[in-house]
Amino acid sequence: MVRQREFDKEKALDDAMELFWEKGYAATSISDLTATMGIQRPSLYATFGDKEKLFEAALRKYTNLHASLIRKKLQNTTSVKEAFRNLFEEMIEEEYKNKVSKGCFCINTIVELAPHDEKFEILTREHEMYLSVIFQETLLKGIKSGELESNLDVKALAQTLVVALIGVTVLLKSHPERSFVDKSVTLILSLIK
Amino acid sequence: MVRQREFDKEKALDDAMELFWEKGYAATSISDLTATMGIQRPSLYATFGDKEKLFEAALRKYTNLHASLIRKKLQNTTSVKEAFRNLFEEMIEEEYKNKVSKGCFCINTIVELAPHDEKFEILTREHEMYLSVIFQETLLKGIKSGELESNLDVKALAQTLVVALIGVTVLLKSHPERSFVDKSVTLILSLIK
DNA sequence: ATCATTTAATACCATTCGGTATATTATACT
DNA sequence: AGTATAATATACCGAATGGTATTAAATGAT
Repeated sequence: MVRQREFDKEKALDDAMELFWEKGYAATSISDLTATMGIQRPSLYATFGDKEKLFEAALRKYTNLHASLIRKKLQNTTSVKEAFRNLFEEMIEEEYKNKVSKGCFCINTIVELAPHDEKFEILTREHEMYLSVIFQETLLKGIKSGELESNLDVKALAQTLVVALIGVTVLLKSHPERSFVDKSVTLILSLIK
Repeated sequence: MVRQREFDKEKALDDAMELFWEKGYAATSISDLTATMGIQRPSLYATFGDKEKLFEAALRKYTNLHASLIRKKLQNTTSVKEAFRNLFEEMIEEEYKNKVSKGCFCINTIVELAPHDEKFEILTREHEMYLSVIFQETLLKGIKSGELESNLDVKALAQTLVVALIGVTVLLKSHPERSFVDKSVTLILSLIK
C-alpha cells in the first residue's frame, strides 16, 4: 500500500446515509452523492461498490445507530411509562423542528424498496423485529420493578408500540395538526398499564 | 371535434394509478407508463399534462376510491367493533395474498413525496384527516346504538385507529410474521370499548 | 532517487430520462 | 367529396442517468 485515502470513509458513509435518508434511493443520483460526500465518482465506486451497495451500507449504519439510540433512550429513566412517553414525544418534537422531515430511514426503505427487493425486505423487517425486542425487554423491566401489571401481554404490547411508532413517524411527514398525533400517542400509551 | 380518442381515459388513468401505486413516482418512467397504459407518449402528454400531473390525477382517483371503500366497509355491518376488526383483517389478508405488496398509494406518497412537495403534503394529509372523520362517524354511531361506551373519546380513538392503520400497512410491506400484526391489531382494537 | 502501487481527477461511455416536433391517419361537419 | 380538426405514431431532442477508462499525482519500500 502506498498512497493513503484522503477522505474519511465513515464520514463519507455518514453523508451518504443522510442523503439517502432524506431523498430515498431512486431520487438520489450518483452526482448528488459525490457532491454531498465530497469525493470523486471513481472513489465512490472503488470504496463502496455501486449505488445499491452504498445504499445498503448506509442503511445498515442507520439501523445500528437507530437501535442503540432507542435502547439508550429507554434506559435513561426509572419509569418505563415515562420512558416510552419521552421516546414518542422527542420524536414528535424533532420532526416538527426540522423544515423537511426525513422520518425514519428504515421505514422509508420499507415503503420504497422492501416490496421490490427481498434483501431490503429482510433487512428492514429484522430491524423492526429488533425494536420490538428492545420494547419487550423494557416492558419486562417495568413488570419486575412493580411499575407495570404482571399479567400484561408484553409481546403483544411491544409489537403494538412498534406499529404505533411506525404510524406516527409516517403520519408526521404529512405535517398533521400537533394535537392529532399527541392525542393518539396518549391513547396508545394508555395501553401500558 | 372530429377524430375521437381511441383509448378510454379513465381506464388509462386506472392503469397509471396501479403502476405509480406499485412502483412510486421516481421509479416509474414515462416508458413504463405508456407501455402499461397502452397509449402513445404524445397521447399521455396531451391527455394528462406531464408526469407529475398524471401522478396527481392518479393519486386523487386513488384517495377517492379508497375513502369510499373504507366508508363502505365500515357501514357493512351492525357491530362497529366487528366492522373495524373486519377492516383491518381484510387488509392484512389482502396484503398476504399478493406476491408484491403495494400497500396504500397515499401512504407511499406521504413517505416519498410529502416532505419534498407541499402539494402532496396537503393532499395526503387531507386524506388521512378524512379517514379519521369517517372513523369518528362510525364510532359515534356505535355510541348512539349503545354498543360503545358513551364516555369514549371518539376523536382521539379515531385518530389512533388511523395511526394504527398506517403502521400496520407499512409494516406489512416487510412481510413480518402474521402473528406479529394480528396481535397488535387485536390490542389496538381493544381500545374500542 | 526510483519505482511500484494506489489514490484522485478528468473525461468519457452507452443508455435512459422527461418531454416534443413532425408527419400521418381517421372522423364529423359543410 | 372535401376540408378542418384532432388523435395517432414515429422519430427525435438535450439533459441526466449509472458506471468506467484513462491519466495524473502522491507515497511507502527498495
